[in-house]
Amino acid sequence: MTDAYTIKEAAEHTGIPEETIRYYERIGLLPRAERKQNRHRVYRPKDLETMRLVTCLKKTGMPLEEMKPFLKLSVGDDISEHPELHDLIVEHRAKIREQMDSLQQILDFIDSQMIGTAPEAECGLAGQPKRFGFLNL
Amino acid sequence: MTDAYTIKEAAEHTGIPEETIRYYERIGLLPRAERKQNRHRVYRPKDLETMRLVTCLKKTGMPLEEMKPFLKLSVGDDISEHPELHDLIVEHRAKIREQMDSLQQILDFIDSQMIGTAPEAECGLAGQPKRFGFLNL
DNA sequence: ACTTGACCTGGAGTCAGCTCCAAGTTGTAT
DNA sequence: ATACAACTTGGAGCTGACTCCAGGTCAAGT
Repeated sequence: MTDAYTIKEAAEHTGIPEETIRYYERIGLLPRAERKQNRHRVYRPKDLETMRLVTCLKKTGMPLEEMKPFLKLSVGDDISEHPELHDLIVEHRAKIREQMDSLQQILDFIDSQMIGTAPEAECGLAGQPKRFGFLNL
Repeated sequence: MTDAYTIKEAAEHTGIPEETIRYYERIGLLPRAERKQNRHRVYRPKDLETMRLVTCLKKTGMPLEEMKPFLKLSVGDDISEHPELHDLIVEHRAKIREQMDSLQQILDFIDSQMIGTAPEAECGLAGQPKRFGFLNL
């Protein structure tokens, strides 16, 4: 067979611990993995990609439950045939943008306090600019 | 007294629910609040700022425990007198930069799949570029 | 006097996301 | 034959961050 990985190898390649991979299968985030005669899990390259996608989405703060619809689409599926997913991803894209804005504001804030060069930052809070005095240098 | 807020008002101004404010006090994230004769909590503007700082740091993914050293410094303290905190914040700044990079890569990836204009993205994973086919448009 | 509403305390429950464990099976090395 | 390592299952336990009581206090309004 082409490229088969044990769970250990899958863990090494994806950085996701074995236990966690099994957990993901248990909660139905990942599909039930193929098994060998001895019931051991076998993973294919596309499975590793799916796992990497999980890692990827997790970085953006997406909860595991929300990932399920995306992961159910098999590799190669055309998203345009799934308008509801298209909407979901557009929605998630907006969240990521917001997150980045927050982070940028905080960076600006830190820099303005620590180096005194960045523009005014208010930590993304509405209302009059507030500075957290303890950071003054 | 100048500007005193009830817990309810504090909650309204900061967006943090009352229960959560009490919880933060319980776990020692926020200092024990001033009380009135009737034991009700009283909050001052500086307390609201501290709460806003919590919200702010939370947005960057900092766990509550890690915030404590920062919050213990009272408003107006000079961070240069606390080199260990300076280091912590520089460290956290680096984490935020990483987070932003991850998010940017994912945005690029989404956009490249959904609009077909953005540069190549690999979801920040080492190794050979992989694309998650289901997003093809 | 009594109700109402905002607050208090301490403790229990919840949820996500793991993480660990015990007991069992299988395949390989000595 | 026997030990060992790598896996399996199902279930329990854990951490972080809340969230929800139950039962009590207090001040103001009718």
